[in-house]
Amino acid sequence: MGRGKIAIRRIDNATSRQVTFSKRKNGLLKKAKELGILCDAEVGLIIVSSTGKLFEYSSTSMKSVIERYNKSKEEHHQLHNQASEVKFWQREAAILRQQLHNLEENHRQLMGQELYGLTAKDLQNLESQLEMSLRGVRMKKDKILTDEIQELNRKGHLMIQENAELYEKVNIIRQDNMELYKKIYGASNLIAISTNTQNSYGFSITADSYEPIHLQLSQPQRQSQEVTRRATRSG
Amino acid sequence: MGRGKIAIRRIDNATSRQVTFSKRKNGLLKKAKELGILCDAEVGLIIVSSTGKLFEYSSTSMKSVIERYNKSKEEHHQLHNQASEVKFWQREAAILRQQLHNLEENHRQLMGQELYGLTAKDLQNLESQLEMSLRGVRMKKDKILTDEIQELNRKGHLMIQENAELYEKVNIIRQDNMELYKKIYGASNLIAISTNTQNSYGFSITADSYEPIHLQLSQPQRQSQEVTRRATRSG
DNA sequence: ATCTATTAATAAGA
DNA sequence: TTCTTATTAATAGAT
Repeated sequence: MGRGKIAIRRIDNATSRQVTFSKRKNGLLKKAKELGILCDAEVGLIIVSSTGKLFEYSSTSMKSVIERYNKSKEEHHQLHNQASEVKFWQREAAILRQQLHNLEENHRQLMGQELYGLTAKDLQNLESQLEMSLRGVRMKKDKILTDEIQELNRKGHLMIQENAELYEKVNIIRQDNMELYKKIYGASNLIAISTNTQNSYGFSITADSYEPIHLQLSQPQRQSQEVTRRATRSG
Repeated sequence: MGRGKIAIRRIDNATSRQVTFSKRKNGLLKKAKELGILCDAEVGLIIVSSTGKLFEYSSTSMKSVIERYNKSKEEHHQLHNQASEVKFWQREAAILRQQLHNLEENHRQLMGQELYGLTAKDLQNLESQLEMSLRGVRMKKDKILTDEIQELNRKGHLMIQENAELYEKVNIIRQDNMELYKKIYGASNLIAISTNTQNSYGFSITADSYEPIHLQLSQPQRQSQEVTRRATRSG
């Protein structure tokens, strides 16, 4: 009863599941109220969301509904005696253990183990399921890798820009230096000295040109290498 | 949602009230189930009809839902003061529930669902696991199919043999028949009669030759068809 | 119970 | 969460 029909199985998408929970919870509470009113019935409804949030409705009081339930089940008096309380939790543990066991078996089959006793049809279904899972996982993995590559490219471009800006700054300092040398030693010695100057940045600055660092990213996939060469302006 | 709409107030007519109770009770139980399944929620529903009849639904067990309700309402402080055996089993149940939860999560990932939050490395491992599982499942499936084919071939050969033996027997009977006809009618009428004889086995026997049934197995895979033709010996 | 005309619930999309 | 709207589901009334 919506834009399309949905199969009654756990909704995979967490957001959809939450939205559907909210809607259907309200619907269920409403219908529980209506049943109580229309038909003069005693109704108790407890809903615990997957996030542990509790919702409830009771036509009278939850306590009285539960008491009535327990009385009807003739187990109320026993629950408050310790021995049966222990029994209750033992049973609870047994049920959970059984569920765990079942799930483990299922799990092992998904892991390709313990395939004894399965028919060709069962195995066909299992194979289809695994193929579907594999497609999903690969899709997700590809997306992550693609995103990572994009992010690396973005960072790479930023570094190239930063690099370029640093070179401009170096250029300016170099010009300043040249001016200072000119003032101290005069124009005659200028060329010989500046040609061999090593600056504190660890790369040499020559009079007419210098090589920028070649930026190259290490990337998980083949990728067009980003190499920038900036023409050096003479001082 | 019916032929007309009704006000949400106690239905006066007792029969209508009973009928509506029955219908809506089913609807409510169904929707409670759906909510539990669709949204992974814990649901407990108790309905007591005006005649005192009890109906219930719980996604896990009513006791556990009520326990959870009570715990959530913090009306069960006293229960925590009880003997340590109860505490032990409660812890046991909690641990099992946690294990179940973990396994469920793992299981869903193996099913290719809920891959959010996994790294490329995680997904790579998952993919390898699924590939391995798939190989195992396919191997097992192929073995089953191969075995089935072998078994069918074996049966087929047995049938071919049996067929051959039956033809031999038929041949012998046919020869006996010919002898009898010869004794009764003399050699002059022999050819004309035996040419058109229909025996009780449902296939005709002619004087000089007859066609054996062509044995052909229906098999799950394409397979060289086993067809046997035996040269018929003249009587 | 079963059948349908009608209303109600709700899935999907903003 | 809340609104809208196209569709499906529930069910009121009748048989």
